[in-house]
Amino acid sequence: MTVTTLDEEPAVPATIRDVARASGVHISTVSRTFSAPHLVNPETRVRVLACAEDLGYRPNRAARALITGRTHNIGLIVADIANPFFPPLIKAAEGQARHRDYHVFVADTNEDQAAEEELVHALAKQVDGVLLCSPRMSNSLIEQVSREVPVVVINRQVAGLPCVMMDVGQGARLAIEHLLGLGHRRIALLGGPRGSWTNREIRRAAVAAARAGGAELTVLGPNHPTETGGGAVADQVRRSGVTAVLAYNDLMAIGLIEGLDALGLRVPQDVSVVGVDDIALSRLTRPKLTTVATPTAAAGRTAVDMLLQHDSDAPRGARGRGASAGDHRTTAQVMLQTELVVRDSTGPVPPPGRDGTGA
Amino acid sequence: MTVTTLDEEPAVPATIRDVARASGVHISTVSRTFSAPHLVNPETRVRVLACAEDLGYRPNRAARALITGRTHNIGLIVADIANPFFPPLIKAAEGQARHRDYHVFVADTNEDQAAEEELVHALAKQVDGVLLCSPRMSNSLIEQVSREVPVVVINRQVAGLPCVMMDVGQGARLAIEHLLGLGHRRIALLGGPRGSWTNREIRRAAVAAARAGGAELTVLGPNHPTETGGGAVADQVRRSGVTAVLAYNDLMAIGLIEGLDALGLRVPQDVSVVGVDDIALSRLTRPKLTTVATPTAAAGRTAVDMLLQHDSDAPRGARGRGASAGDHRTTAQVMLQTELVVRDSTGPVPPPGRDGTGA
DNA sequence: TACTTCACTGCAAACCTTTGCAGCTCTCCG
DNA sequence: CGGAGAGCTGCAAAGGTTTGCAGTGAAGTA
Repeated sequence: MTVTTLDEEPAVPATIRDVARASGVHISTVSRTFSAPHLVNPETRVRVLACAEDLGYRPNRAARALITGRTHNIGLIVADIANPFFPPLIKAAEGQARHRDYHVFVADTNEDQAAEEELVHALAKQVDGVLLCSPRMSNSLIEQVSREVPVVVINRQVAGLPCVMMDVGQGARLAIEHLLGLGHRRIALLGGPRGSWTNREIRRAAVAAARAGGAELTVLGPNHPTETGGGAVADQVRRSGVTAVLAYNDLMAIGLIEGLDALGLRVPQDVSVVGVDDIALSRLTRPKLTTVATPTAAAGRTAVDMLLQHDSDAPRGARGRGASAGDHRTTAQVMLQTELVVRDSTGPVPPPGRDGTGA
Repeated sequence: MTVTTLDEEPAVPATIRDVARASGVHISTVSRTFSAPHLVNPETRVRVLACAEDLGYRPNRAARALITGRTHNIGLIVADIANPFFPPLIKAAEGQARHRDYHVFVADTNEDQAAEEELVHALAKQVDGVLLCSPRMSNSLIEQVSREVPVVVINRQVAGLPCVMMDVGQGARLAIEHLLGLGHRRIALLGGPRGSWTNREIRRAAVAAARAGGAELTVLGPNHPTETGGGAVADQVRRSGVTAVLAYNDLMAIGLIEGLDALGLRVPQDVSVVGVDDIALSRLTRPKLTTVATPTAAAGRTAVDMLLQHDSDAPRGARGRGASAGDHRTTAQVMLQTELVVRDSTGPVPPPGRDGTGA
C-alpha cells in the first residue's frame, strides 16, 4: 500500500542544504547555481534547479544580506501618501526598483520633520539606499543622514548629493506670465509648507516674474498643502483684492476654489487660480484646473536609477577600509522640465470695481 | 598634544561586538539589553545603552531575522496605488505597523492577476505576513499562498482565512433605496473589474434591492475601475435610457459624470449618479458626489492588528516540528460598516420624455 | 554554618548564505 | 608522455545576532 504525499509547500522552508542533499552536490554549488550560474556545469545546474524548484526553495534574503551587506531593499520616504502628488511617483519608483530586483519600503512622515528623521534612521540599517522625497528637514540633517546611508533627494537641491528636481521655478514663471498675459496685475502666491524647497523655488521665480511684468505679488502663507489649507485662506484672498492666485500645489488650488465659491466668488470670472503638480484630480474638478505639470513618474524612475547605478559596487559595511557612503558616487543633479497646462480656472482679469478692491 | 576625533558616524556601522567591547560586557549582555532588558542589571543597562548611543549602534535586522525567523516586515499588496481609494488604507496600515515596530513593503500589481501572484511569492520570504488588499486572484490561489506565508485578506471573503471586509452590500442596498426613494425605476449598475469580490457583493445587493423595489436594473461591465473606465460607458448609459447609475467606485462615477457632460446630459438633473468609496476627491468635484463611504483607514489598521495578533508566536520556520502558517491562528472575519453619504449628484427622477427613452 | 535561591552574566552553538582557496579531473599542446 | 591549463566542485570561514545552559557571587533560610 503506497502513501501519496501531499505536495503542499512544507511548513518549514527548504534551505540551501536541503537542495544540496537532494541534488547530491555541495551547498556552495547550489549557491553558485543561483548567484554565478556560469561557474557551474550546465548538467549540474539543471539538476540543482530542478531540485530547488521541487522543494520550493527560495534563498533566504536575510542570510544573503548578512554576508553580502546588501539587502536589495530601498526606502522611499514621502511627506504624505494621501497627497495625490505622491502615488504616481511611488508607483514609478516601485516598478523601476522591482525591475532591478529591489523592493521598496514606503514610509509616510505626515509632513513632520521629526518623524522624517526618525524614519530615515530606522530604515537606514535595513535598506541599501533611501529616496528622500520632498524632505522637510534641514540640509545639514540630510547631509548627516547621507553619511549613514546612500541617499537620493527628490524635489530639493542639496550640494554634493544626488538630486532629482523638477523645475517648478520655470513652471511658476510660465504661470505668472500666463496671468500677466491675461491682464492680471495683482496676484497672490499661496505658500506651501515651511521647509519645502519647492515652495522656495516657486516663490523666488514668481516674485521675479511678477516684478519683471510690473505686477504686485502678495505672498500668503505658509499653509498646509491640502484642500483644507487652501480653503482656509479663501477669505484672506478675497480681502487682499487680488485677481489671480498661484497656489503651491493643486490640492490647495482646489481647496481655494471651493472656499472662494463658498464666499460667492467664482473662478475664473472673479479670480483666476493656477495650481502646481497636475495631479489626476485637476482634470476632474470644475472648472478644470490650470496648472504646472510636473513629471512625477519620471522623477521616481530617475531617482531609483541614480540610487542603484552602482549596483555592483562594494557593499556598505565591507570589511577593512570602509568607504564612506558617498564615495566615488557620481553626484549627478538632474533637473526635469515642467510645463504649463492651461485649462479653465484662469481667465481675463475682471473689470474693476467688481468686488473687494473698491471699499 | 591631544587629537580630537571627529564625531562623525563611522563609515562601517558599529556591531554588537563594538558595544560589548566599549562597555566591558559580553555581547550576550548587550543583546539582552535590547531584547530582554529586565534580565540585565540596571547599572549595566545604562552603561551599555550609553555606549550604544555613543557608537550609533543599531541592531542589524538581517542578522536578527536570520536567527529569530522574523523579519519585522509585512507586505501590503494593492491593485493600484494611484487609485485614491488605497492611499488612506496604506497610510493607516503603515502607521499601525510602525507603532508595533514593523515596516511595510508596498507593492502595486497594476490590477494584474499574474503580477499579483508573482509579487506575493517574491515578498513571502521577506516578510512575516502579507496583507492582500482587494486581490484579483482566485480563492484557491489565495489559499495556496496562505500556506506559504500568513495572510490577511482585505476586501474579500475567503473561507478559513482572516478577512477584513467592508459591507459594500449594505451600502449598495442603501444607495439603491435612496434612488428608489427619489422615484428612479430604471437604474444601471456600472460593474468593476473581473475578479473583484467587492464588485460581486455590490451587484448581488443592488440586484436584490432593485427587485424588491420593483425597479429594473441593467448591469454594464466589467469595466476598468478608473475615470477612463467610467467615461467610456457614458454613451452606453445614455442609450440604455436609465435615469440613475450606481458605479463600482467613485473614480468611475466621476468619469461617468464627465462623459455624460460631454454628451450634454447633466447630473443630477438628467441622470443621478452614486459612487462607492467616498474618496477625498468626491467632495471636491461638481456636483459633489453622493457615495457609499467605506472605512478604509479602519480596515488598514484592523488588518495589521489581525496579522500581528500573535506577535509573540513561535516564528515561522522554527526548527523541528513546524506549524503550518495558519495554525492556531484565529481566523476572524471582520465586517466593517459602510454608510451612504448623500451629496449633490443624485436628485429626483426627471419628467419622462426628456431624452433617450422616448424614441 | 551549610544549603538554597536569586539575579546577573558569560559561553558557545546556531541561523543560512557567500566566496576565496584549493583540489580534482580532463583536455590539449609540445 | 609530461605538463599546463581550464573547468568544475568542495571546504571552511565569515557575517551579527539570539538564546539555552552553565557559572558566579551574594542574599536569604534553616
